[in-house]
Amino acid sequence: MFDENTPIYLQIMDLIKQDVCSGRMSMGGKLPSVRDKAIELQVNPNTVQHAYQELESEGIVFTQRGMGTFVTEDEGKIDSVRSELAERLVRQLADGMTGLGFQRRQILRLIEEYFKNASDDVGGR
Amino acid sequence: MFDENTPIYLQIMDLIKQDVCSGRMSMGGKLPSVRDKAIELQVNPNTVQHAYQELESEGIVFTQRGMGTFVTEDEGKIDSVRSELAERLVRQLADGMTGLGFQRRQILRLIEEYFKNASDDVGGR
DNA sequence: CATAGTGTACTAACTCAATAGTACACTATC
DNA sequence: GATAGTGTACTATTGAGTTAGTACACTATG
Repeated sequence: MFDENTPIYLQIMDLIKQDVCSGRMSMGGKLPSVRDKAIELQVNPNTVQHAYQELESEGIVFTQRGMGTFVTEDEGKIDSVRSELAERLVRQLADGMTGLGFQRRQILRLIEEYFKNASDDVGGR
Repeated sequence: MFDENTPIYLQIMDLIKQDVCSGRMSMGGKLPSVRDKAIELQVNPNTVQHAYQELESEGIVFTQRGMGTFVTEDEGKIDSVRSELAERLVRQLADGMTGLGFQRRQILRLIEEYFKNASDDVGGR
């Protein structure tokens, strides 16, 4: 389930950021409890707590003792998180592919191909 | 220099794979000694050795005791490594961006923009 | 008030990555 | 033969991440 070469708590943070940025988790919405999320992800509660705490220190969620953890209502914050993650993904791809010796046209073509195959798998257009 | 959230030896492996796949390091060519590479990367020799050993177990390099470590001369091997790395990069981008809620057109546009800005930085066309 | 669900704190143990330092075996070259 | 450069092996230490288990404080609800 998780990439074994990067800390799990960081991967959990990314998953939640994706849920927030994509709208799958709404602004002000309640996150699963630390214990429930741990069961869902097959992981130790402490690891989830670590992720939640880091997310709070980044201002993406906030907690109310005894009640739970909630998604921030600061839309600007969410926008900036989305930009950061997208930036990182694009940079990783561009730098990595360039390092491998691919040309820009090839890179774009490979991505289009990937999408094409992905839609076949799902039965899309 | 290195991403602090993934093992350094894995990142060194990727750097060398890129050098091999891009042709910056030629087939059969000699890699820097463990000690020299450690100095170049500002890292402990043991860490470089770890990377070299893993690369050898993957068949990307081979060693001759007392002489050094050399790039494989198996071109098919190099081709498959290039494919694996490219696959991984494209999948990471596509899955990550999709998870963030981006549409395919947006993704391709963002990459083109990134390249455009990159060429501005280098003064390219 | 009692209870259940929540975040939070703490200790302990284990593994892996990385560093430091030393030493040995092999090869090529002078 | 001596030397320098190479891979290799080994021990020891440090730190981070993860798990396990327990316990406490707060909130809402009955």
